[in-house]
Amino acid sequence: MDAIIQKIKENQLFNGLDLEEIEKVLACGNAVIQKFEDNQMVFGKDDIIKNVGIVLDGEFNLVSQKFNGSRVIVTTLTFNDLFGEALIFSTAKTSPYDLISSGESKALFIPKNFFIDMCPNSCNFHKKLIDNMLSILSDKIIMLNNKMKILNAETIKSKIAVYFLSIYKKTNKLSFEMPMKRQELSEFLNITRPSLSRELSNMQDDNIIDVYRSSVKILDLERLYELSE
Amino acid sequence: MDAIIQKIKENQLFNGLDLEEIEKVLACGNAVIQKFEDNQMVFGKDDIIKNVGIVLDGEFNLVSQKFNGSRVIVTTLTFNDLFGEALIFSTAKTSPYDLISSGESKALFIPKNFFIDMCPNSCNFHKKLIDNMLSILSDKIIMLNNKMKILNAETIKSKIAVYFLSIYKKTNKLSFEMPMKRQELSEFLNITRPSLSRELSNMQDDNIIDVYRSSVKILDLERLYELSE
DNA sequence: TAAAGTATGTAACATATGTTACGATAAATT
DNA sequence: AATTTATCGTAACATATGTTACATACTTTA
Repeated sequence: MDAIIQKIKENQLFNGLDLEEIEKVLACGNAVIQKFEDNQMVFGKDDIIKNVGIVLDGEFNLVSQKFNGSRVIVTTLTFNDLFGEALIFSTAKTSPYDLISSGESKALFIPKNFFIDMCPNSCNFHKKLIDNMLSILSDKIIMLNNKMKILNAETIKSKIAVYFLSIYKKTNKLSFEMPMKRQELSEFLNITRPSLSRELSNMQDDNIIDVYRSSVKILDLERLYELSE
Repeated sequence: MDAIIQKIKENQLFNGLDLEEIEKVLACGNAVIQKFEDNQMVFGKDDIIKNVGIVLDGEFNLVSQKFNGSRVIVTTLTFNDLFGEALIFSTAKTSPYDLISSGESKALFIPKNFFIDMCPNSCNFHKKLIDNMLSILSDKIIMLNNKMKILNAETIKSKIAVYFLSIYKKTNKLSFEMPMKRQELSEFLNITRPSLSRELSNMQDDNIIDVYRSSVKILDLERLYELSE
């Protein structure tokens, strides 16, 4: 168990908790560790979710079952990723997707009750844990709102502008490296790769940005702001 | 104060709390009521948010200040709407928008601390309140995820399909009334009104749906599912 | 009931973006 | 170093969606 605690101590959920407190959380919360073979189902679409999960080893895919039977991976969860954290507290508690292990994997589950029922000696770390959970959910809302801003943008140019500005605002630097390849970025912006390349070229021709591979340099911040609207 | 409590008792934030308990929340939490004239700023872009707000009277507009100085209303908040609930718990606590009163308005503010610092005699209703807050945030995440599904859809037909299916899943009825006019719906789907009308007509020609004004009847559920993917 | 205003459908046209294909460059593998 | 593989840019073309304009139907107000 000590090895597990070492692994997850950096998780946002345990922010501000020392190793001893994390141990208490797992014990007091009746947390369990579960191993999965390749391609095992953790939970299925429409299952009622009663635990928060934390990925310990391997990978899990959130999978959308298409009507024709084909499957599309919505997200891949890796080490220290949480899952189910929004579903357990929501009024509609069922998952819209399947969660399926990819390769031999391991996850930690903390029952919902632990977050809702305070233990009798309402421990201080319990308070921190819930505080962390509030932060995690709120950060997710902020993130989704930003993502919506991109998807709501009217043109490809403005999607790119919103995206680059979000990096600029975070790093405060006009030159940066993109963390995504073209294909990934185009999927993130919900456009096609050639369309993305075309517009990047156009914006470069207009001296708004300078792009080579993953290196980006914002040349005209003002025009980028204009485009982002 | 009793009048206020009567007004807000139906708010999801006070779910499961009786009138007396709500009164304690407001007292123990140092809640304050604030009146606003027309066009007064509640908080500005980049302000640090330290309270959860509840609209009591009138309206407030969440306003995006464009680079050229023009303003766009992101949302209008009305009676019993919450604001700031995600920002106070998030790691980036600053608002991306201005909140501005529209007409004479009134709002109730509950300081963030109340949600984080348990009172010494960690009251039962305090637990419920936090539980409700977890639900509110989680529901918002679910809602945003659904919205993303629509914005991510590749064609207008699939946006419409996703939207109609979301209503069908909620009501379990093949015939229903849409709560939005064409213009509103087209903005919600991030398309133009004539494009929406055109595709609704096409889908009607294909005998998938039957639409007249706000009345919708799903004729071919299976094809609607196919389109939604 | 008439008149005015609003919501909706439709069509012709313009344009942004997707599609497909291919070559060039960079990265990985042998 | 040579070969293979992945990544990326670009161009010609196809198509979905936006634009604009107008007619029709519904709703509200006088």
